[in-house]
Amino acid sequence: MFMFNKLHRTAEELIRHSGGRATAGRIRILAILLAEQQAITHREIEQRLPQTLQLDRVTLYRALEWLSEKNLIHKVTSDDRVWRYHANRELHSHQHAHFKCTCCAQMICLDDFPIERNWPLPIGYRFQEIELTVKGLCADCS
Amino acid sequence: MFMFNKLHRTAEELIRHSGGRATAGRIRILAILLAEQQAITHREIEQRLPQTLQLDRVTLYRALEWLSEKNLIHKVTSDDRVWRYHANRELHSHQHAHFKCTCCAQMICLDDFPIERNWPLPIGYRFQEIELTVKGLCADCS
DNA sequence: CAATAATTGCAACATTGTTGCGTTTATTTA
DNA sequence: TAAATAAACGCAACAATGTTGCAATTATTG
Repeated sequence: MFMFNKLHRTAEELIRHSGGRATAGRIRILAILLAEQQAITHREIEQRLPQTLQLDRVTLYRALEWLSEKNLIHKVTSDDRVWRYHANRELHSHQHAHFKCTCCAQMICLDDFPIERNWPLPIGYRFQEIELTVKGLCADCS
Repeated sequence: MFMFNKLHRTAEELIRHSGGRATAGRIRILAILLAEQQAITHREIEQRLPQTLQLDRVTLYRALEWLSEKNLIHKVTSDDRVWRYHANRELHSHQHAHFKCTCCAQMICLDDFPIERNWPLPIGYRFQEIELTVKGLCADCS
């Protein structure tokens, strides 16, 4: 919880720079994601919201959608059919790999994972982006 | 529809070799997947079933689960939260990449996509498998 | 052909996410 | 600083995908 004021201020600034309304919900959600090392689910974000700021499920979804559009966060696909969200930081490029622990389901970004873009596709096919998830056991589970 | 008898027989044989009951549903489902170039959804399989053999949704899910367990087919994750299924053929290794068209949503297997396994993970992390989906436009859509 | 264990179909439920719409609120501007 | 207004919110209802429990059916075995 220490550091949180700073993240809160950072979050608000980022949101204002994106030209949207700096509502309490958006700020808090972004601050939560900034505080997190790993990509977390809608549900996990909900649980991290303080009692004093409980948001409707729909509002949370819409805020996350908005933050994605503004490129302040990104969404990660997973095999459990649940989106996970993570704050965008300068350091990681838009295209990066993710690691998912098959035991505890935690998900982290592998920022320095080299992603090859010039892979051979069938004739006529056009590359747009790549999604790469490595599965295995995290340090705690292995 | 020509060739279908042959696939049907192949499917039945594969199922018997796996030590399970060769029911009409399982045979037909596997034959459908064998006939298909691309990975298709539960819904698409349902639509390809003949009028004379309509299966319950649940039965279809369970048959697909069983075929996966027996390694006769494999499941592919996608960003639309829908599983897609594809018959396992000798040629493609268990680990291979997939391509998904962002326009028409068709999904194919990229069998000759080189997948590097020795990627650098954080200390203490253990590799199990990799999921790689290339997104872009297929030949028809681009 | 009978026994039996596997498979199926039905109903009900669970989870995740989306849409429509009236109400509230952050921001702008006078 | 108060009014105007567009954006954001909360609620209810819906949609899509998949799962569970259980009784009825069926493929296989002897």
